[in-house]
Amino acid sequence: MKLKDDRKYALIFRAALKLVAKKGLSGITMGDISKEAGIATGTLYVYFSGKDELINALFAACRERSVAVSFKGYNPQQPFKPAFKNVWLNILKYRLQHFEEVIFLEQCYHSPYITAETREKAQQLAAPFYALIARGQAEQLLKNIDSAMLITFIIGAMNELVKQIHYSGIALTRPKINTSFELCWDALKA
Amino acid sequence: MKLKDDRKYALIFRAALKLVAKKGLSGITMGDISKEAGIATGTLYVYFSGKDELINALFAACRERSVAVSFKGYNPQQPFKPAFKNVWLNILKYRLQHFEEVIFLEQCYHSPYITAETREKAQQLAAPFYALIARGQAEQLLKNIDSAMLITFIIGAMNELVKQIHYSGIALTRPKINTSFELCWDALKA
DNA sequence: AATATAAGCGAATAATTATTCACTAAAAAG
DNA sequence: CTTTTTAGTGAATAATTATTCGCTTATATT
Repeated sequence: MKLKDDRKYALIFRAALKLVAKKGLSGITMGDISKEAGIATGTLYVYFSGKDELINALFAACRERSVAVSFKGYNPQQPFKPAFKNVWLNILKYRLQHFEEVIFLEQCYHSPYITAETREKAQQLAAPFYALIARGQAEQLLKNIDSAMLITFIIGAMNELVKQIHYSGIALTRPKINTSFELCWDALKA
Repeated sequence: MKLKDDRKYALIFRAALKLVAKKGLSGITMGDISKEAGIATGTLYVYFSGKDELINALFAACRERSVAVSFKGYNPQQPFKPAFKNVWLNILKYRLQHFEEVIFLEQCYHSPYITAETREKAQQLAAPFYALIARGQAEQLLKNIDSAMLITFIIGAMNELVKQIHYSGIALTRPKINTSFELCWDALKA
C-alpha cells in the first residue's frame, strides 16, 4: 500500500454513507464509522483532521460524482428533449443506485458541519444544469421562468420520486420511468 | 401559571425549531435549546423525559399543524382545480411562513430520534391528501398514476420551491405564485 | 394563612464521543 | 539488509453533552 490509499478513502466514505443513511447525520460517531469500515478509530485521523473535515470531504465528493455522472452521453447535437431526458435519466439512475448519497446530501443541507466554503464550491457545480435549462428556454421548448426555480422544481420532484421508489420497494419498470419523465416534462414544457 | 403551561411547550418548540433550522438536527444540544428558550436546562426535563421525547413531540406537532392548515377553506362542492389550488396555496403559504418546520421535518426524515411509532402516526395524517388526489383522478382531471407518486411529486417540488424562495430572498408576487402553481398543475393534469 | 403540590433552577454527575499518543507493523529509501 | 518514513492501532484522555437532584420559588388546596 503506497501513500494514503485511495481505496481507504473510499472505504471510509462508504462506511460513513451507509451509517448516515441508516441513522442520520446526528446519529453517527467516529467510532461507528471506523467500526463499520473495519479500521481503528485512530486511523480515521490519519486520513482526516477530524470529523468536520471527513464530512466536508464526503459532501464534496458526493456532489462532484453526482454532477459528473449527469452529463454522461450528453451530445449538444441531439435535439433538446431526448438530450434532456438523457440527463434526467442519468440523474435518476444514479440517485436510485446511490440512495445513501441522496440522504447524506439532504442531511448536510442544514448541517453546521458543512462550511460556507464547501457549500460555495458545491453551488458552482450546478453551472452545467443552468446552461442546459437556458438552452431549452432559448429553443422555446421550456417555460420562460427563472431558471433556478425550474431546476429546483426538477430536482425536488426527482428527489421525492427517488425516495418514494426506494421506500415503496416497487420495481421501476421502463413504462413507469417514462411516465415519471413525462410528468416532469409536462411541468417544464412551454 | 397552572399546570404545565401550553405556552411553555410552544416556547421550547420555537427555540428548538429555530436552532435546528440554523444548525441542523445534529448541531443542537439540550443546553442550546434551554438557553434559546430562556429557561433552565433542568426545566426541559419537567416537560419532556429527555431529548428523544422532545424531538418526537416536536415532530408530531409540526406534522399535525402542517396537515391541519392544508384543508382550511376546502369545500368539496367547489370544482376540483380551484379546490386543489386552494390546498396547494395553503401548504405553500404555511411552509413559507414556517420555514424552520420544513427544515426540521426534512432533517427528521432519516434521524434515529424519530421512533417507528411516531413515523407511523405521521404517515396516517396523509390520508386526506390521498383522498383529494383520488377525487381528481375519479374526475379524470389528474393523470392516472400511483397516487403516492403524484403526492411525492407535488410535495417534493413544493419543498424545493419553498427553499428556493426562502434562500433567494425574492419576494413572491401573485403572478409568480400562479406560474408556480401552473407548473405543478401541468405536471399532474391528465 | 398554612400546607401541599407543582414548576423552575443550575451546578454536579454520568455518559457519550472526539481526539490524542505511545507504540507496532509495514513500506520505501539508502 | 539497515534505516527512515509512513500507515495503522486502540487504550487513555479531553471535551462535550445529557441527565439528575437538592434546592428555591410559585401556584393551588385546605
